[in-house]
Amino acid sequence: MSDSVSGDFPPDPLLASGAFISSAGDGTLDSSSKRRPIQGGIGVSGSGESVRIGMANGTDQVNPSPDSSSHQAESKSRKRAAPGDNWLPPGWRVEDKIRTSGATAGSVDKYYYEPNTGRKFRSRTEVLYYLEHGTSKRGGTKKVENTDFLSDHFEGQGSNRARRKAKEPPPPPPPLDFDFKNPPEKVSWSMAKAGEEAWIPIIGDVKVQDSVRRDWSTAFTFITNRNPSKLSS
DNA sequence: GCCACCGGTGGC
DNA sequence: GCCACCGGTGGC
Repeated sequence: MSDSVSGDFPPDPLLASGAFISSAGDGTLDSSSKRRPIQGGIGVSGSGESVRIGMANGTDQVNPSPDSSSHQAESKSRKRAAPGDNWLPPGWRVEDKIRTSGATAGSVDKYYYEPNTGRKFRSRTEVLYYLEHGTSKRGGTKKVENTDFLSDHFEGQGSNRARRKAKEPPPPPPPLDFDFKNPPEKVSWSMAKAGEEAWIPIIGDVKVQDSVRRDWSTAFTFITNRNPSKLSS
């Protein structure tokens, strides 16, 4: 019963091994008009900051240790739960920020950035919470209403409730509009420019809209986060 | 009011 | 002792 998510999903072509969506809507491409690219407000001149991008199965950045730490990863709640960024959904950026002053200078804080909206999170916990609820935690244990992100009705995205305040006017973030039951049967991917992450999905002869592609990315992110084990093999 | 940063605590 | 997380504060 609790497997409703994985159980309801028919085999999705997007989930086939080797096929994943690279969310090109993030900061890597400056195509996005207004993305705030991490303002280096600290005194150090760009030193001590490394940014990486989470990928599902890319190269060798995942699992740096040659050992086989397949299982026995996370069972408790905190701490050594994530040795690497394996838990990070594709497209998310990780930023290691080194403290430059104070008693804890030299300490490293990790920040996570959501690919579509650029929202910032301070911990893995916050990221997971966001992926589950589609919103940031705020106010604590107060008014916990609506968790209709992808839990119940996928196609009923009629209610476009305004979350948070009104940080971003136009871009519709969490409300996912992806028909899990009727995914496109065939999608062709065309590379716009060689050497760049600009792949354009095409169904038939029609170019898929960027917003749609973004929804795919969101759907993929959600699923991979919910069923990471399914991706193992 | 919002955001970024630092301090301090709790769990391994 | 180390590491990750979260609270709170100061600055903009």
